[in-house]
Amino acid sequence: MPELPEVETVRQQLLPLVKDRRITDVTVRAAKLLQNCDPEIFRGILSGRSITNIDRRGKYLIFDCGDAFAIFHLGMSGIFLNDRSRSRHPQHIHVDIEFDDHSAIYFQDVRKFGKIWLHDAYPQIPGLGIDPIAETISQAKFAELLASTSKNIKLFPMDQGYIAGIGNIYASEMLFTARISPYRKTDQLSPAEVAALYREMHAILQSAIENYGTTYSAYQTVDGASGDNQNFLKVYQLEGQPCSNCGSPIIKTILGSRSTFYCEECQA
DNA sequence: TCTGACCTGCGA
DNA sequence: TCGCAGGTCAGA
Repeated sequence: MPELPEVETVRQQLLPLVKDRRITDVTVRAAKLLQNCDPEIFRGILSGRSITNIDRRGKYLIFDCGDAFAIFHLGMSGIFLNDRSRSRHPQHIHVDIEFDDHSAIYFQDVRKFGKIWLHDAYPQIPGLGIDPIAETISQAKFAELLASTSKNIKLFPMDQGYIAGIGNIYASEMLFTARISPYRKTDQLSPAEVAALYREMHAILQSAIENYGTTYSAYQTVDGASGDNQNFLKVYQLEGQPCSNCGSPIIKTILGSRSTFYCEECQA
């Protein structure tokens, strides 16, 4: 759900709303979201501070308050809204952050899989691989990562320890446009296939960011709108529909306990 | 390396 | 009423 393009869209939309605004109050109604402090400490540390920047690493958003850093992971259904009235599920708004100009942002998470941390220094998120948009990964390094393991290629980009930010939707999509079967193993790809996957990973993510992310169920942009990228998907959730390339029906299978969509004819 | 639990809305 | 959706992590 919120994968790299959705989280990056949220970051870009949220930043002008909060940058250099002073936080006057923070309310956390679901304490289980907080991983390393309780709601009162979270409120006490952030109140009075200003958000100077929002960074993103993989699917994590990092609110930079100078000498305090709030890290949000949106889980599967987390969204930020700039107006409570835009919420389809107001009972699931778990965090309010209010500012000195009387504006506010709201964190909603229906399934409560989101997580929040508070740090006093810029956080190094443990076990997080390379973010292909925020950082530069060379094709040689990408090939090296692929060769270093022998896992199923569908599961490789979803493993945040290798590539940070990709989830189930974009893993299926990039394998389709790179024409690689989801059943192939990482260390058995030809150099041409590695090059195609490297190219398509960047192209798919960049294009999804330009389309404000994919709204399939829960994801909404900060102003409550849907993303556009679901209109450009080639295989995800298109089981039985004709492949845009060859007309064969799109196949759905389960890999790593996750739905996987592909074209048997186009993906070898 | 793989599987299931967490969680809740939604559609069949 | 029940199964599915999926990001992450603990446990097998």
